[in-house]
Amino acid sequence: MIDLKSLRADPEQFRAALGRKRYGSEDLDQVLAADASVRRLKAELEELRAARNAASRRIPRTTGKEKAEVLADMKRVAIRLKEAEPDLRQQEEELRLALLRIPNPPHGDVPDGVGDDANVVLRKVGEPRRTSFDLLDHLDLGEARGWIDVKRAARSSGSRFAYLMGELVELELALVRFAMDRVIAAGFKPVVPPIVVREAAMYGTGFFPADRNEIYKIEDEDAYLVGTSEVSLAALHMEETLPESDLPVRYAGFSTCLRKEAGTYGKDTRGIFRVHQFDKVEMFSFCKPAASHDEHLLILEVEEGILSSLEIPYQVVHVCTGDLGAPAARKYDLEAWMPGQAAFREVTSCSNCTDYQARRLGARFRGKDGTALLHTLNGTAVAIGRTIIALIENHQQEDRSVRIPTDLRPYLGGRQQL
RNA sequence: GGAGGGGUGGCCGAGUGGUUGAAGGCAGUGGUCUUGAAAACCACCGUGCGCAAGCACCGCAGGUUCGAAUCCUGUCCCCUCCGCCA
Repeated sequence: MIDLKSLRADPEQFRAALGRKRYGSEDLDQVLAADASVRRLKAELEELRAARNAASRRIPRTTGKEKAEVLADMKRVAIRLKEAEPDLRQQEEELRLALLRIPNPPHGDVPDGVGDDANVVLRKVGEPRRTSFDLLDHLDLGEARGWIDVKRAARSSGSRFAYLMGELVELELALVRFAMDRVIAAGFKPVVPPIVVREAAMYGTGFFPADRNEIYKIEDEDAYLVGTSEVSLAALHMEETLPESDLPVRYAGFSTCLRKEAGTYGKDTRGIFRVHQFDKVEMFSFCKPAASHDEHLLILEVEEGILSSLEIPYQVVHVCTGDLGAPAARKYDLEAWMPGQAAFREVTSCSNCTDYQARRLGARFRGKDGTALLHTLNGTAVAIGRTIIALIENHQQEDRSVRIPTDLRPYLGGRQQL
């Protein structure tokens, strides 16, 4: 959520910034109008309440005629309050809903653009391998090795599901443990969070209302399945005020992620690149506002370290305004080279959400000069499906075995290949 | 799932429908005293909105009333017992 006071002070700045995010200004206009009318009505009601409070203090000490008069006056005040309060509630609700729709303005240095084609490559690390034989893509290789079964998954569960089997499961567990060790070393506390959350957590993180169509809901309950543990990690400190001395607070969540992938029909349909269910180790930080950019770079560094250790060629991308999503002010993606697609594709991502989620969540810290909103950041340590694709495509050998990168071998009992 | 009990400030804990934003204690901050510390004593000590006056907040949301922490309804959470269960 954006800061209403700042919006009021300088609406044009917000209009321009959100325009860069390809966001129209109708909601801004609605917020400004609703805000003005809420403030007007609120002033009137607060005056009435002040009069009532004053009378309330007097009533017990008055008697007879005077008391009757005050009671009659207050009766009228009560009637006016009773008729106006629902109006105020409704106006405040309209204001709140409009405010919740407004995305976080992008940071000034974020490249302009509509879609991911406008993202800016900051650097490339590693070289795609040249081979004397043809590389199979992850699905052909996975099926040949008995590692991936999407056909039976379609029968049991629908499209965009997969059975991961055999050594690929060992690889998943190794990747999880490997990534966990890395993030623990960077100061993140491991967490296995709930993957079911209330609606409030979805609103708090900014997934609602913007991405509601992406989220699975449990029927007849206030219960939603997270598309990333970011949601439950962020919600860990909702409505809390953390002591400044605890900051930064860093968590690494390991969880299954569930996404409806609505509106992606026909896109990335092959294999396990885009599926409804995958496991992920996710970093999440709560920090002081002044520290959030450094924290962002730290998360990026951890992500790059992991991909480097896995010996996967990648590029770092500065995500453009149109591709940021609602909560992020700045975002970097890591795109791994995927020989099967002959393209760099997103495997991890890290965002600085500034105070946008914190304001919605009510996540603050207490410093010397009182309380203030925290900044929140998130980043992928390892997203299993896509990392597996990158690993088995980049490291496959002519005999269809897969070389295990050195740094990962300790997590696979010292094996050098699968 | 069934039957009970309970949610008050950082913590513990009072609270009769009316100067209660809320007694008291602990913790914390500042001070007096002390060579220093402890103890003792004094003062301060919740959050949000607002320039301010002020308004709101006793899990949350409604309701009754001139007036609600206090009465009513719903809801969330916690505890105990029974059932079920990895």
